[in-house]
Amino acid sequence: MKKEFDLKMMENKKSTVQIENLESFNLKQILECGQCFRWNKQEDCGSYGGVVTFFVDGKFISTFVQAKQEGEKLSLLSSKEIIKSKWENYFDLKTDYKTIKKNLGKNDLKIKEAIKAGEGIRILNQDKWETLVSFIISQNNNIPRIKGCIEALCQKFGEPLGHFAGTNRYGFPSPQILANLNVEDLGICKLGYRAPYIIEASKQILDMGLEEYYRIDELPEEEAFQKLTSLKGVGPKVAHCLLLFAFQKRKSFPIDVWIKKVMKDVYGLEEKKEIETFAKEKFGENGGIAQQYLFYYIRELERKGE
DNA sequence: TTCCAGGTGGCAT
DNA sequence: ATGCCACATGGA
Repeated sequence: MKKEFDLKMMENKKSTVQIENLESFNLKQILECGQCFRWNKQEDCGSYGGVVTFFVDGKFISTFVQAKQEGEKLSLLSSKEIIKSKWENYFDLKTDYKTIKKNLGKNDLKIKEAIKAGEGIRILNQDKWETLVSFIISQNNNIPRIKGCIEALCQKFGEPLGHFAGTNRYGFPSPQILANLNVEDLGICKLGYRAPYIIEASKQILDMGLEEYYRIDELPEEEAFQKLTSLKGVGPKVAHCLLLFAFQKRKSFPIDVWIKKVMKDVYGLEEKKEIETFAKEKFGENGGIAQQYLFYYIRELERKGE
């Protein structure tokens, strides 16, 4: 029958990847620690569905992917063919988190406590363009609403990928598309005052050249930071999130309201300057990873506490 | 009603 | 260089 044939075609288009011997890996913690916005827990419970963007040879590839962890095994079922090494890089599997955790906790009992709460966190290596727009949206905003805004943006302006796991899925809109919108076009996405920032930043990226933007991680960190903060809607906090989550600068220590809170509660530090100095001296090269443990820790505490 | 959320731009000192 | 403050939106 025709229907079966279509289904079969769909099956053929999917690709599966299995990754074994996971270490310091908790899918739930990784996807729910606030670093990414396009993953959601599936109805079947236990598995997660998301749309992931890869930038390959100057082009964007978006794939719907269903992920499930069983013990030390991760299964990935994606709508497009993505080779295993891409997923290994996305989930940062080449990094030795066990050693990093040991070193961070060496002379600090407090961070040890935070690490215990999120011991399976890994920093994803996310697409630089998608992360830029996502974190511009994140400013003075909360995570559920950020996710809603991004989803609306993709539904309205992203490439349709097909119907998977009960929902129509869409890729992340390209800089070309967003640069040519006006504020009214974006009204449906409820971005508020951030809408013009996104349009302006998109134009800046096109002016700079996508390839050059993607090469920012090759610059010395201070220069990279300057270049990112020159983009509209990107201040120090968003720039640090970009460096950490997309440009693989694990030293980068974003300071938001949650980090301010946890640094005050745990270490008694209130001023941003103090926090920065402390993070540099205490956590060093892996400040950003420590930051994620702290971020997750304080949010878990607040969630349970009330 | 007021406060808050992965802050920043613009303006006045 | 630093210190305010307005800025949409929706949930608590």
